[in-house]
Amino acid sequence: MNSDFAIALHILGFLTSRGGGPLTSEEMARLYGTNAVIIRRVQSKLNKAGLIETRRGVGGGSVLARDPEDINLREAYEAVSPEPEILPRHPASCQQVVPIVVGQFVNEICSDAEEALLRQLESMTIKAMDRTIRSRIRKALSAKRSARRRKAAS
Amino acid sequence: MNSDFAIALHILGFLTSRGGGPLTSEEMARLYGTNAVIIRRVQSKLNKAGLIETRRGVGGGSVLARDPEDINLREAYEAVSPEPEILPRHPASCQQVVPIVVGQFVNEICSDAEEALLRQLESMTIKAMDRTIRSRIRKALSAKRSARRRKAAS
DNA sequence: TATTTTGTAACCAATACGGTTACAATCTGC
DNA sequence: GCAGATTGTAACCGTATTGGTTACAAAATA
Repeated sequence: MNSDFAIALHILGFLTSRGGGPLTSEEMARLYGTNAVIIRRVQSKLNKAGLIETRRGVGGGSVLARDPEDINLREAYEAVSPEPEILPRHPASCQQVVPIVVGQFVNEICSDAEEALLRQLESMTIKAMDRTIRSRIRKALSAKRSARRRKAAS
Repeated sequence: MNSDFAIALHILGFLTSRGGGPLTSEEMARLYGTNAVIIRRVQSKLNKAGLIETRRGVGGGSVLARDPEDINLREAYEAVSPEPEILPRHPASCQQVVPIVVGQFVNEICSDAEEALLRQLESMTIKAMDRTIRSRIRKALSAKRSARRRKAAS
């Protein structure tokens, strides 16, 4: 799995947290810690899939196209990877009967796994993800503060 | 997913069909249609995992270490990929809190999918796979014969 | 028109993979 | 012990994929 799915979740999460105003690719790139073009490539896919709305020019950027309660992780996944990700690579020269049949067999196992993943993703909304992430960030930050206090006390 | 899992299933399937006598990497490479070293790399992993027994020298090669009824696909999978295959690649420089937390979130989704795949694989034995593959090969060959007959008649 | 922002092409470095050659280690049989 | 067969593994090559960067056209605003 490439990192596009993770970036897509970041973008949708940023826009959910922002809750209204648009964010530019530059701003999200700073939040994520990468180049703006990396963000834009995924931004463009999410836009084409209808999950976000994007405008160019001054005051432009992206906003969520729908309520985050009405977007699930499967839609984000399929927006950035139209073809299955869980697939075996097949060697070039398999023209005999046995390898072809076994290859199809392995393909089916992978397709089943991909479908199970999609079902799992479908059951979680962006809003729910945002709640989970926020909660964990609070914990991570308070743990950091504790560590700083311990360090200052010593 | 790299092709090692598919090759592992080929090796175990070949040995099941053979049903006793050992097969060398050269023979299996011919059956699979690739170089013998490719086979040997996987052969070695299956040997270390205790799924096959391998001997060098004249009359050497590999045989199944157990009854194919007592080997399941999960064991084959874990023999060739000790670490999870379904994992997102993370960008190099993510030292901020949000990307780290979201990254862990995506990791957990992938771990869940990997575990689901393992459970699925665990439920099928090499013997059952062999039956499925044999049945499909028979179908494929009879379809081929029919095509040849149709071609000869025209 | 000038500025901002997206969209996308072109390219680079790093990584992973399948494949090949080569060779040491190990086993059998004479 | 010697010769031949077989595995085990390192080294290397070409290709494909990936994340990243630069560059620039297209589009939108003021």
